[in-house]
Amino acid sequence: MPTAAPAEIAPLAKGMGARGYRKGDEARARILEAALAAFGAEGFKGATTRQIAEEAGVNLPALKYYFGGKEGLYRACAQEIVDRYSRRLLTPIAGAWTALPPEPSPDAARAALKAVLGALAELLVGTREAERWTGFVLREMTEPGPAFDILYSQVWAPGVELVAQLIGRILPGLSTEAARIEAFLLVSSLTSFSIVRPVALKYLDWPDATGERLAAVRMIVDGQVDRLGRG
Amino acid sequence: MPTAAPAEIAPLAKGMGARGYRKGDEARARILEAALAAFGAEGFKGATTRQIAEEAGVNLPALKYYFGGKEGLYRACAQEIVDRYSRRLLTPIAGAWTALPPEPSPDAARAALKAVLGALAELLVGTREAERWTGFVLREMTEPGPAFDILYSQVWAPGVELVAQLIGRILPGLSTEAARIEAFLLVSSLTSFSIVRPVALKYLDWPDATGERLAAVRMIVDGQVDRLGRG
DNA sequence: CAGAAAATGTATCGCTTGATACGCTTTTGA
DNA sequence: TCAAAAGCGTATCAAGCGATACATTTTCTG
Repeated sequence: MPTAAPAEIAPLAKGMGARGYRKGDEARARILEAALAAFGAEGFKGATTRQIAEEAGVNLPALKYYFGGKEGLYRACAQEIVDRYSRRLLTPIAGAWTALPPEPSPDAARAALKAVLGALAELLVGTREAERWTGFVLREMTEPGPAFDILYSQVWAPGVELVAQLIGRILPGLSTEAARIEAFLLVSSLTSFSIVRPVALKYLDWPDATGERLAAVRMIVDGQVDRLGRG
Repeated sequence: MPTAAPAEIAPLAKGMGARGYRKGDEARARILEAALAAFGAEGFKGATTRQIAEEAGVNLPALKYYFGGKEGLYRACAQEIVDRYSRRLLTPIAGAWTALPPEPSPDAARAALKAVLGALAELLVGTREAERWTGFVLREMTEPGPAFDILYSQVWAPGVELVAQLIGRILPGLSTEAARIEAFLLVSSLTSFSIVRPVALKYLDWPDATGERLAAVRMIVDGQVDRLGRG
């Protein structure tokens, strides 16, 4: 059987050992990048496979060839987000977390929380790098689709729960529930900045959110952390 | 010319004076309600006119008959949101605002801010009434469409700016910019609750966000207001 | 109670969508 | 070197989309 279509959906990365991709993996990466932007900006239904293919510089059947179809591509995007998020945030944060003593002092926990939220603000507010996938994640959280479980359990919940844990250390008297609400509101306010960035910039009359403007946001978030126990 | 299509897009409410609608205005209202839910949940592209028509219990051409088409219906939804928002929030709030003395004391401003945020929390967190249109508004803020200007200038900006003004009264020393950032973050955290409600409930393991659970959220928001100047 | 206007219903058009059948070209490994 | 696998391009399909031409029924007015 000469030209039979590939039995498996995609060849995946097979010979990724020695030197670079196997030629087609670069196309695969381009498709993934274009899909991430398209799905993030317009949602699953809104994004079209033709638009993604053109943006990636491939033709339409390539999407089926590499990802099995539109939904497979969507799931692959979710997995890609999990991977990037883990590398960029969770891993360093987990390091800082385990570096804390088992029962850190409130002040140590306060410093750790500032560091975590600072990194989050840096990523969500200061760079546009995260815009692609915050839109993707938010959409999935708003109306759960095929990628909800993986994004919730591996991105959303761990992130908020870490903040809640730190708040719990800062305020040992606070109930777990109250700490979680506080954490939810804190993280939500930062993600909102990324999600509705154009509106935030327009409202604040900012050209961007870098430099001293990012510093202003971080200072206010730090202030909220400072005031956490001082009620 | 007997059966000519209506020259104007829609008859609108014509004989709304004496007693009730002219029969068709009820269909118009049903379509608007269905469209609000559909656009809010799935966006402009995601929602289909057939789905809206079926949900409203009318047939497809009725949408053209009453609203001129899909985009006209979308704009009508935005206008409807502005109207409801004005009635439900802006008007009472503006009343409270003008009832304040020209230079209210920080404590008076603090109480007013608590009242405003409490009403907002009540609406966004405590009821599901707002879910329909928060989704709609957020989508429009995320990727501006035909309804952006009206929603931004008549819903978003006035709401956040009111909070910023109150914060400015509470902390006279604070810069306008800092007050606006603080207000943006404060309001964003509450809107997030409405937007990603299923996720919030799942994370907090809540069946809903009413009663004492709503009270818990309000207490935390009140605490944030209380701590505003105490840094 | 006519007759016009308003409202509803039927049928269909043109277009875009995601998908895929199928053939050609390039890369790979023995 | 040379077949087989991998990658890529062309052409096309069936389904669903928004829109609308047109017939029919209902409602209001004089």
